[in-house]
Amino acid sequence: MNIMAVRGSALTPFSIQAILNKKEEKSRRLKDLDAFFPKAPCWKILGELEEQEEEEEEGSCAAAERSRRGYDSDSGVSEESDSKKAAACKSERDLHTSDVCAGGDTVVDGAVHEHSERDSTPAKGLSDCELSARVSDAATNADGSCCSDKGGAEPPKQRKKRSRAAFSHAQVFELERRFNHQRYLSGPERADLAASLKLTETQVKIWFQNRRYKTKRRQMAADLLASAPAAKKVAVKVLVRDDRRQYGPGELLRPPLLSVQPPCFYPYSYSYSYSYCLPAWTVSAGAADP
DNA sequence: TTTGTCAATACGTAGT
DNA sequence: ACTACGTATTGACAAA
Repeated sequence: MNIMAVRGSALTPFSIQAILNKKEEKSRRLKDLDAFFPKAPCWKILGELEEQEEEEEEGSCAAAERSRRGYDSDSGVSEESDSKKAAACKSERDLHTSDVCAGGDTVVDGAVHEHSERDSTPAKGLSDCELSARVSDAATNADGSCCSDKGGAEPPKQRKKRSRAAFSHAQVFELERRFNHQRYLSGPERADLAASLKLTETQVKIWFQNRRYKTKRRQMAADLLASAPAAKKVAVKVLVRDDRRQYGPGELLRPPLLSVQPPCFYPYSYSYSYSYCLPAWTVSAGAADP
């Protein structure tokens, strides 16, 4: 439920209706942004993966988990059902594999095992990292250090290679823009944003999660510097909006114009000082990462 | 039990 | 090679 939408009868930028109204506009804007930021989008690889995926049977564990991990961004299947499927598949798979192989990379793992058994040539249409993952997985399987033993003494915790999606500039731009408005997204908001950005809800969720943590870390570091005994004059970034100063770094934790604003959406009773509904702002001169 | 959070960390990638 | 950054994973915790 969108609290912002509930609180006021007025149409907020993130009310359901507003979201619905803006959905098409967002898609158009995203295309425009991609024109400006022609970084190779991650879904190029995903598309190739999906092509390959179509050759495989639908509803497989691998497909479900791939979807959970963002390889099935255009799928109409809800993430919840997929994650449940994936979880079920995982538990089923865990009967056959060690915990070392559990976790986010299990899809690739599953694919690795299937392909390494079925195929003698590397699968085409895979990114370098996935190919390397397959190669390394094959190697680890060869020496028996992973996924080989059922029960008994497990090898020391060994992480596996994973693929790392690189979000396009347009996607990051939209995520940042949204983050500047809201630091917490409700389920529907997240789903909408994910759909408009062609990401999975999980990716959006994790992005916001990491973004909040990053902001907090930087703020703490800034506070640490500010409270250093040997205070010296340094140039500071000042947040501005509409060409007017709003607040500087020292005021960031309690921006006066926001102090009465509760978190846009936060389902729990946490009260973190940085969970404000920030208005759109930009950083002056050199702005860098907010 | 499920789902979401923070916090820490692992790991891939790009820049130097 | 080293470093910084971004994304993913993991674990503990809380709420529904």
